[in-house]
Amino acid sequence: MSSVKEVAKRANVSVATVSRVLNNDPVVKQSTKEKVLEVIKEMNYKPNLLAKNLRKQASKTIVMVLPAMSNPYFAEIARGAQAAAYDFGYHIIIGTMESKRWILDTYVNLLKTNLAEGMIFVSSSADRELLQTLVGDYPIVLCTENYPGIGATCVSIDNKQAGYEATRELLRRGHRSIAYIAGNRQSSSVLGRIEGYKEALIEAGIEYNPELVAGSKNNFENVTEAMNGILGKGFGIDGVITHSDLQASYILKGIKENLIPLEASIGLISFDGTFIAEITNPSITTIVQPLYDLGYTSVHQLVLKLQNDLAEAPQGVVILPHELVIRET
Amino acid sequence: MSSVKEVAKRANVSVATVSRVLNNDPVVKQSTKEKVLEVIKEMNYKPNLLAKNLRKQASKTIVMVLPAMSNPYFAEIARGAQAAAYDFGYHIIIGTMESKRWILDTYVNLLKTNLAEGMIFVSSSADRELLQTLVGDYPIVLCTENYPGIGATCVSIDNKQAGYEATRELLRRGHRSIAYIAGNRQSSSVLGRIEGYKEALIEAGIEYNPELVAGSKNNFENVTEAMNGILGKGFGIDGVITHSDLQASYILKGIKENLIPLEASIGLISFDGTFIAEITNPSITTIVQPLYDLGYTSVHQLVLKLQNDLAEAPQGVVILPHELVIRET
DNA sequence: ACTCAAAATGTAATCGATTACGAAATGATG
DNA sequence: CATCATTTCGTAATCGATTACATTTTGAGT
Repeated sequence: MSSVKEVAKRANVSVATVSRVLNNDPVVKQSTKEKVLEVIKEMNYKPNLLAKNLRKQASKTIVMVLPAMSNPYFAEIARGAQAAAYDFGYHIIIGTMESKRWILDTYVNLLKTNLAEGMIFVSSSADRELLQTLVGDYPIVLCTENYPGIGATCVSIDNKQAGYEATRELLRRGHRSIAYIAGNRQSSSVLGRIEGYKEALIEAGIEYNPELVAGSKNNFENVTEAMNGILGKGFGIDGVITHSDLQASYILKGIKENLIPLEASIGLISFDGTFIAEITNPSITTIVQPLYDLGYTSVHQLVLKLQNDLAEAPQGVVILPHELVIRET
Repeated sequence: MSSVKEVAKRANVSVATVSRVLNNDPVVKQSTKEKVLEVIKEMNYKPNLLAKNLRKQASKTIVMVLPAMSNPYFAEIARGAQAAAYDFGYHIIIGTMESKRWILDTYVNLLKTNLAEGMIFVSSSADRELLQTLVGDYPIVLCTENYPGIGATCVSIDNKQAGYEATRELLRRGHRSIAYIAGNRQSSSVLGRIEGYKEALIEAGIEYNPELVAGSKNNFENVTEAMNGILGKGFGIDGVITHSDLQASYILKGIKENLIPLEASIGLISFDGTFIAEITNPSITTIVQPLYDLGYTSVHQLVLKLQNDLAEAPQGVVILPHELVIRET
């Protein structure tokens, strides 16, 4: 219930002075500043940010949209994002889509109703069309995807290179017929990795066979289905690359439960580098992405945009390093 | 930039009428309502919620604080919470503590500065003292913990019963010397489960030995240390119960890597029922908690409190059912 | 056509902070 | 002590919506 007005009265100053103290405006005399601060403490006064936000036309809030939280991959990105938001003095609302496209609108409305100042889309949470309509009006950052020229800052790893390295590793071990379980959507990360996969194969003198590539969601049934779809074509698969740790763990599970006719000793490399790859048996060789940093950097880039309210902010691409970590598969 | 004032001008009505249309107040004549709606669509007008929130003294926002997001356990609770927030028309800010006590204050400040209307603490994210100071001033819900008489609604499973059932299952299989890797803090859920463990032992004529119980965080090093601490006492452990799936997965990992001197065939039961228990090899027998529902119900309870602004809202305890799911361990 | 209650709309205050602008206090200087 | 530049502070407008209250319009009834 307490307000600047009451603080002002109790401190025998005007509301303006109280406000100045709150925003430590250097023009207020030291003695009155102390007096006001004392009253503030006495009354246990906290400014009403609803009022402040209205007057300043800024909520100091940003939004990050993730496809889902159940995948530790996204959880780790979210962790980095939260840390950055805190560091830069912003509130962050982290929302998940859970495969329901229309939920996106509720988050976009946070921008349109002035509750949020900027937005980060992680992975393929937003399609190109939506992005196009937003990019002109609001500061937008894409995390883990890279759509050049779309007018949003993109923060990701070099997916093509990563796909190349994963494939090279399997080739180095002598695998020749490598299946690729890709992501569910035709996002830039999915396509980029496949590009790298293709390049490594060709470089090794192996023909790229699209029949060995199948998209899949992050659930057991889907992965099993996709894998068996490829196996059913009879190309004698001896290696597998998956778009995520989770998919790889489901492949191992499928093998163990005799739902996927492969040996557990097959060459298997996944992307992400979450703890999942460490707790499976066998543990999984992965391309480790700097997930925390991806989240952190995305927020940082967004904050930069918000602060240079001019379109001065870098609209470009930020590429973070990845790393191939060899484990048991 | 558009505001009610501009809409009013374009529609030849007053701001009051526009506002009434926005809140579909039935007193406005159908024809003017349509006219206003048309102008709104034309101008692509969206109300500024910063202004609305200030005037209404309500942000329609709640906060949920989790210890961390990296554990799928919490991610699933968060998922349920988000769904409920959406269903009941609230915004939700989900924050994690990441073991840093002081971060809590930033979330509590959302309440104190009117940015949020109520708060949910999951697991042991808030200590009793903090809760005491908040419960009088704000609507609070505790999720997965149960502190009777604290003035907050508590939503959880029956931890004592669950601990009892887990222990009974191992006893049924003939295990007699059962170690208990508990949670890190002395929270009600941790203590409740140990109560059940104790009760089942006594019922089976086995003396409760506190030396077989050790707390541990959710990381590999800590779990290994705790487990080996117990094993070092030479009680011939033949069964283990852990507070979380993650801990259990780390025990399996420790065994596999020969860091924990136990057989993989040991009796092992954990709590939670996340997908982790399904992707390990062997898969883990767990007490499955209704995580999504715990999150959903917590938000629902909070919303009830917010709507009955009287202290009419049920201050009690909501107990959700758990289930023992037998897998390979 | 007149009355008057009901229906529809408008005027202006309000939420609680920030801030442009102007006024007052201060104090150094001649 | 008068002057005037600096400091310091206060008044009132403002952000954009909601809403109490006042006012006008409408239309049924006579």
